Parts: sequence; C-alpha cells; structure tokens
Amino acid sequence: MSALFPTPRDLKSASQLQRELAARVLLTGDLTGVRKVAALDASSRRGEPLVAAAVLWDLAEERVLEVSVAATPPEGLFPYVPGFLSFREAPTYLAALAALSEVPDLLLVDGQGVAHPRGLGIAAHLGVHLDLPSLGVAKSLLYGVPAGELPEEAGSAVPLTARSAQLGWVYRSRARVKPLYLSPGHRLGLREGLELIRALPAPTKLPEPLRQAHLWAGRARREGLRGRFTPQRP
DNA sequence: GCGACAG
DNA sequence: ATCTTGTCGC
Repeated sequence: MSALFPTPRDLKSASQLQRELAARVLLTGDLTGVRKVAALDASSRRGEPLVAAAVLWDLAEERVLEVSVAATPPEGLFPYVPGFLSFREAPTYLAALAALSEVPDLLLVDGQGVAHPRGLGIAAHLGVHLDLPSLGVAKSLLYGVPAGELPEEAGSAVPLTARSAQLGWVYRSRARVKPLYLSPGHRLGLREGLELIRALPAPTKLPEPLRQAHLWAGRARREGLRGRFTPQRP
C-alpha cells in the first residue's frame, strides 16, 4: 500500500532525485473516469507536528465524502527549503491518503506541479510516486512567467511559461482576488487541468476541496485531531 | 555576485 | 506555513 518515500541527506542528492523523477512525469491525460479527487493541504508550527488533511471529494455530487488526518513529529521533518517542499510535506500526505477508505482518481495538491525549477513540484512528486493523475494549485509563484496580463474576471487564465514552453496557468478563481498558479503534476494535460479547476465550486479564492483540506488541517493541528472522519450527509 | 524563493 | 486587531462590505 505505502512504498518507501526516499528522504535525501542533502540538497545536492535531493536535486538529483528530482531530476530523475521529473523524467517520469507524463503531461498527457484527460478526466475520463475521474470521479473522486483527494485534496491535500498541511498545517504546521515551529517545533510542533506537521498535520496533513486529505479531503475526498465527489465531483458529480460536489461534496466531501470523507476526511483523513495524519501527522509527523517535528524531529522527523525535512526542513522547509523553497524548491524542496515535497521532502517536507509529502510523507505526511502519503499517510493521510493511506488512511482514506479508498484510492482517489486524482490528487489536488496545495503547491506546484511541473512549474518548478527542476520540473518536480510536490504535486508532480506525489503523482509519480503513486502513479496517479495530479494537479498542483499554488497560491504564489515559484517558477515561470505569466504570459501577459490576467483579466480581472473570475475564471480567466493566462499561460504560465518558462523557456518558451507552457508549464501551467495563472488562474483567477474569483474577481479581484490574487491569482492561483496551476500546473499539472502527472498524467494530466494542461487544458484538462484548467478544465478540472473550472469545474470545481469556488466560493472563495481556493477551490472548495482545497479550502476544506486547509480548514481541516488547521483545525486538526490546533485541536489534536487524527484519523478518519465522515461528515454528515445533508 | 545578486536577487528570487511553493509551504 | 503561522502570528494578529481592526476594518470594510454584503
């Protein structure tokens, strides 16, 4: 169920590993058969466990099916270094995913997909590791250049580019809010990634599944919650 | 050498 | 990521 997630001993070997895994990334794939997505987010404070939440979301019914929470003690955490986020957060995400009652069809991850200096943001890393389609949804830019001005209207998007190639999209989920940075992680096309995000409800800047994951991770950290939860059906 | 830098 | 009061607006 859960294979090894290698933790490099330094940033040199970490970069090497990223380049190797980036070569396995597949940037094609559509949404056929994608019914349930798992949204992942984490919450942490210095000196405390890092808490991750996985929210299983039903695309057709537009609702949370279940939530799982996992944590990793501070001693076992890779430090946060820009460009190496997956080594810090992915192990806890894998634990949260393993605690779900079923395997999702696609991962929605808070962070970059292939819009990364070495082509392996956390969404791409998780996608390749689990061999699952994945999409990165970041709240700020790490790598790449927006191709032009982003219109103020909700739903607008402009390509996110680097070295004359498109890596993802700068996307406006709501009018007059800061944009999101989308990039496929694995087994998903650029257009399909945008299509998926546009199909998700977005009452706020973040698409609802990710907003729920954010809320659960924060609440779980503050209240010490762990395990699996099944929200009441309306 | 300098600036940038997901969460 | 987290900390943190008030404030503006529906």
